[in-house]
Formats: sequence, structure tokens, C-alpha cells
Amino acid sequence: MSSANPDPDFAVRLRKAGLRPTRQRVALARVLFEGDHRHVTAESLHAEAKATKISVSLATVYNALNQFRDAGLLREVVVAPGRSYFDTNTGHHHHFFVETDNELHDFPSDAVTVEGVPAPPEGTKVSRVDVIVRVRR
Amino acid sequence: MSSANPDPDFAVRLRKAGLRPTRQRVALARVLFEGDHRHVTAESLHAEAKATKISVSLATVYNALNQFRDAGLLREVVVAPGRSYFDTNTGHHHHFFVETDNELHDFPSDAVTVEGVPAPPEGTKVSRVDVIVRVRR
DNA sequence: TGCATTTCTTAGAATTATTCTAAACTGCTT
DNA sequence: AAGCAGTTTAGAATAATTCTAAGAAATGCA
Repeated sequence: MSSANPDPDFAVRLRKAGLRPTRQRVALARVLFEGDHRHVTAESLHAEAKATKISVSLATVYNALNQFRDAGLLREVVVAPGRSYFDTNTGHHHHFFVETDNELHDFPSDAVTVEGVPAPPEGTKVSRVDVIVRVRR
Repeated sequence: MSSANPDPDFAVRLRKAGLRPTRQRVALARVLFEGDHRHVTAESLHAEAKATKISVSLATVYNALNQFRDAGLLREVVVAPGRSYFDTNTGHHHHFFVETDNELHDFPSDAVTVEGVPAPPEGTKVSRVDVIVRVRR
């Protein structure tokens, strides 16, 4: 047992998502999905990745984030102009956004109810409802 | 009555907001606030403004939008990465965002209730709750 | 296993959105 | 009318992201 094979989980996970498990994708997946849920930007993930043995170019980080998002492994959260956050928590939940220090926190949507939303525009279908609670210190 | 004086309303409005009513600010204010509520981006407003007699530089459009927002005349809505929308409706309301064609529609918040939001993070205070209903065609 | 095919990765250029800079200009007060 | 502070402007600068072309690396198959 033990640390015989290093990361079959991530490789499998990527393959299931239709992505070839390349070194850099697996390395990024490990950084992203190993521990608790987290929020990253391309820059922040790139910085972390550089600390890894496998170095990854910024372009690849962007590619991977977009692919992971398209594959449903990540969720993109748009809260501040000019910066994209990616959330490893793809389940139903909403966000607190601390405007004073650009920090994002999840909260489960279980308890949250949004009522009274009118019918969507003609010919459209709801894909998701985002609730962003903006707070400041 | 009639078209005797062209835009005292906008000048007054700007002055009340602590902004000097310059030609370009008044011209932009007219475009923004004359008719119904609307959503603009810096680019779209600039394009419209060029159609006016008073031509305005893009930098000024950015300046004005930011100042108008800071003065509470506009509200900034963040829905898509890499693009800022400004909403002339500063009252309580929420948005439909048509992802397939980057279109934004307001809906009043009167009827909408968001319940079950947990207490905000330690030491923070809620400044606003945004509900964004993402739809696609 | 060995090679061909296809898909990735990468550095750097290119693009897009936005802000900055320094000089010219304008609205307001006197 | 003159002066000054606040504005506008063109173009440079910055920041975030995407594109490009060429070299790797993963996969499929003989």
C-alpha cells in the first residue's frame, strides 16, 4: 500500500472528464483538488504551481482552468471587474465577497431560498442563479 | 416651455452629485439618463457619444462612468469576466444575464426574497446582495 | 515495443479592457 | 477679463487573457 502510485485519482478524474491526463494538468489538478475547496485566479494558481516540481506556463494554467471549467470540474465566479475566480466547489452554493480585500467565501445554498424571481426572458432557460452577498470590513 | 434651455436638468444633477457639469459629462449624462434605464459598457457608451455633436474621448468615458458610479448615479454590475456593465437603474433590483448574447435585463427586487443567508464573516457588514439569474437561449 | 497521429505545452506576440501621463483646455470665482 | 483648479485628451502604459507556431508528449495501433 501507501505511496506506490502518486496520483491515479487525478489522472482518472481528468480522463473521465474527457481530458488527457498530462503532467501539467495532473499537477494542477492535484493543487486544486487535493485539499479543501478553494478559490483561485490564474495568477495565484500559476504562482502555486511554480512551487511544484512540475513547472507550468501561465498559458497552460489559463488553458487548464478553462478546460476544467468546461468539463464541470470548476466553476467560474465573476465578482470583480477584470479578474476571474475559479471555485473548486461545483456544488450548489453561493458567495460572500469581501469587497475590501477581494476575498471570496462559499456558503451552502441548502438553506437559501430565492423567491419571486419573474419568468425569464422569452426563449431563454435558466442555467443558474447566483447570489452574491457583498460585504465590507 | 419647450426646448428653450437644453439640459439644465443634467447639469443640476451633476452638480448635486459633486461633479462639475462639463460639456462631456453633461453630454454623457444626457445619453445615459434621458430615456429609460439602460445598461452600457465604456465602449458602447463611447460609440453612442461619438454620434453626438460633442465628441468625447474613450478615457473621458471611463472617467465619467467611474465618477458617476462613485457618486451613486450609476451602479456597476459584474456579470462577465473582462467587461464592466453600468446600470442607470440604481434602485433595488436584480438581473437576468443572457449568457448566449451578453445581454442584461433588470427585474425589480420588490417581489424577490432571499432567505436563509448565513451571518456574514466576522467583522464585515453586508453592503449589497446581488442576484444574477443566468439564462441561455 | 515502436512509431504515427493527435493533442498539449510553451514562449512570446497579440488582443482587449482599462488606467495613467503630461499637456492643453474650460468652468467657475473674483 | 484673469487665474486657478479641475477636466479632457491622445497616446503610452498596464493588466488580464488569448493566440500562434513549433516542439513535446500521450495514445492508438501494428
